[in-house]
Amino acid sequence: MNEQPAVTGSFKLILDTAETLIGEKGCRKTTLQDIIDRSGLSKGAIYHYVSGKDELFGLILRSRMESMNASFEKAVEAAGERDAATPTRALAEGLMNGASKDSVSNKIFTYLLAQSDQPKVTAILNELYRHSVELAERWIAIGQQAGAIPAELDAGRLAASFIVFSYGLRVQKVVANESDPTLKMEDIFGLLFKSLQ
Amino acid sequence: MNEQPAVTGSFKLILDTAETLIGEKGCRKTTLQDIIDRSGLSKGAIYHYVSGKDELFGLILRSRMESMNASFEKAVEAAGERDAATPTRALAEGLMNGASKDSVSNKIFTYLLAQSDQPKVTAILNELYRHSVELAERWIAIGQQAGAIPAELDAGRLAASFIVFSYGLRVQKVVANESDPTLKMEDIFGLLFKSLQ
Amino acid sequence: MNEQPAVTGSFKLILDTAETLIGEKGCRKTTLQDIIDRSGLSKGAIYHYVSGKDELFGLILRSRMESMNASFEKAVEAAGERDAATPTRALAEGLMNGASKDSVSNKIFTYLLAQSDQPKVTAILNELYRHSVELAERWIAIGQQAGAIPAELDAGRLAASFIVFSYGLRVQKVVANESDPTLKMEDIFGLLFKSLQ
Amino acid sequence: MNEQPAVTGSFKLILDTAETLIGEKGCRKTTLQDIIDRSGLSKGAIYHYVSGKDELFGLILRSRMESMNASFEKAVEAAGERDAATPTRALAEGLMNGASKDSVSNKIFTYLLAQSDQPKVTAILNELYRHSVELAERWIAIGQQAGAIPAELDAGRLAASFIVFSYGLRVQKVVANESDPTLKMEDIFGLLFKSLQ
DNA sequence: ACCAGCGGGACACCCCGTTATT
DNA sequence: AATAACGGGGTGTCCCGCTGGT
Repeated sequence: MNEQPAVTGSFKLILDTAETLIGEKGCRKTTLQDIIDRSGLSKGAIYHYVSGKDELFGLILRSRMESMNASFEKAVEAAGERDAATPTRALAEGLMNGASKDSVSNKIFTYLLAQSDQPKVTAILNELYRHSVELAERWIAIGQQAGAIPAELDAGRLAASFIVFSYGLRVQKVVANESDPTLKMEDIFGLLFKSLQ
Repeated sequence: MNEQPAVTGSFKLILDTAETLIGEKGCRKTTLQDIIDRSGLSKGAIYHYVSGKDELFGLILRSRMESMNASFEKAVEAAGERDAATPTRALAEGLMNGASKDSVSNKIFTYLLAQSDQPKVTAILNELYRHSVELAERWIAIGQQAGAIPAELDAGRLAASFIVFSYGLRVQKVVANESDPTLKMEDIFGLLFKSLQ
Repeated sequence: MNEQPAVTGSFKLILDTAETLIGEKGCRKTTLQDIIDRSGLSKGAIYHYVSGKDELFGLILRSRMESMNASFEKAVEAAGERDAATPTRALAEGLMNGASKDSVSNKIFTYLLAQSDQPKVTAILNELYRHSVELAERWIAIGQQAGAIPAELDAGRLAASFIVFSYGLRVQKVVANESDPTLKMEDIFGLLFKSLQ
Repeated sequence: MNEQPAVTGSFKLILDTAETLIGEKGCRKTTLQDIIDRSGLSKGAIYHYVSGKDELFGLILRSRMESMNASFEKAVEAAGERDAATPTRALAEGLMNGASKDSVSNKIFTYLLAQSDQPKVTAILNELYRHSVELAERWIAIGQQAGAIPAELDAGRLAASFIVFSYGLRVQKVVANESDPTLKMEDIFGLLFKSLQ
């Protein structure tokens, strides 16, 4: 059932090393040489598994998204039947978490954004985007069944709006410095909720 | 009345050349050598005016923002008294335009985003962010005076929300491919309009 | 009577700024831009007074040598009649002082040494060399008159030997690290004295 | 038995090309581009073997020192038993040869001296210094065994003095022009011989 | 399949010196 | 006397392709 090849051995070492390094010094400053030095592997080994830096980073982002989604989904389902407001809240919280400034995911995301002229990167980003929208749609559907979200709304459009907002927040975390007044959870909630009525 | 120094001569040539090249091949692929070849200037000349590629691109982005703002303001003011809905519509249109996928502004924006680990770039982005928010506040104020936007709303928070949303749209334009169902003008207009009531 | 032009105003500012910077970061790392930034002058101003970085550094070295010599000479003359051994001791001490590792003079000296393929630099160094040998000869002559140095020795050859030694010490200060056992004053004294008998 | 890795192929080509070029145009004027053009290799190849110009030059200097030492040692040993004065003469001749103005070694030496603010260069020079002193000690020991040098002298101090003197001669070769009266072989020989008694 | 190292070339940035101008 | 504009060369870093070994 596993469509992804098992990630083990040297390959996993490469991925983990790169992830650690990105957390330490950012995508740009993480060079292949750094990964080589830290992992003890050679350049040839890396290029045996991935086609280049972009793909390597893309793979890390994808695996992070997947594990993030898995835990999210679990949380939403677990709370689903008991509390009608929870899905919406989980949605909003997920939005904020994903936007965390220092997160490795966000670093990779912004990095790949800048490489989107390369078709390979575009494909990765696109897949990620579609995945996110699908997920949001399922969340919204759960919310609608639970009565927390008006059933007459178009789940697809709403999901797209959510994702757009989450991207916006990611970016804002990067471009706004700490002293700037940041958007509060209530602001987003309010905007979304009003627009939903 | 102009607080910015006049941009003329070689400096303007550098800026314009870079802008054209970015439009043709993107930020990454636009090298200093390209700018040198196309403009006929030398490496020294470029570094006399800007401190590096990042600053150069940042300056282009800023000037584009400013000219966009100027035309906006004019449009909004011209329509202000006659039609209450127009400022909101202008806002929505501006959001869409700024997010246009191939626009040079968007390319530069995503490029700089990926370099935000460098303090210099962070400073540029931060200034740009603050500028944008200020600008949005002024638009909203105009809208409030014209009666199109409820006066009791907090212009600051609203402006921040708009900007976040516009960032999100920018990103979405990059990560979603053409076949994906994108947000329509009506969606944004609706979102804004409803959220303003 | 002053054969050197008075060094005042902007010129002196340039010289002093450069000297300070060399003390702080060394010759190589002291760029013209640093001097420009710190002094507030422009590149043109610097090139109005000196023909380039090398000449600038050469001029600083020369002026430092001159002031060093002046104070030396005074000390030697003052002590000349009273104590027969003093001139020789002053000579040896001067040797050691001139070789002080962090001294700006030594930094400039080694810097210019590396540029000696340029005729202009060679001329500066050569003048400096001749000046040093002359000075040493006069010291030795004083020492011979005072009876501290055997009168039958060739003052010229002896002076050359002294200078060679002082150069060697300068170099040694640079290439030997602190933990290495350094030459003691007595060693040099001993070598020179034995060779003089 | 060789503790140093064998220097062959491209690496040797780089070293030899650089050495030739230094002989032709000096250290400063020998650019990486020159080495690239002459050797037919690329920048990447060069930086694969050495970490930069300084290390490259340092390696050349070291290898020259080593081959110089080898031939020296042979000469000293060969003459050791027959002639008591020969080791001293060999020492003096070595001093003069090493100080030869146009020698590649001297060019590199003065070049590195000027870069001694960089720790990497300091390390190279320091190692070279220690190496030289050790060598001189061994020469002196041989001389003492052969009876040419009084056995009661401290070989360490004497060696340091010799090295300092040889540095001084190197510098003098650079700073004194040809018309200046230079130290003659007899002067040096005399100085050494007298100081040894 | 997995790994290692050599080598190529593009690129950004820095820095010195010259020229036009006032 | 002093400035700003400009030219161009040099270094080091980086990503990646290629060949050969295990």
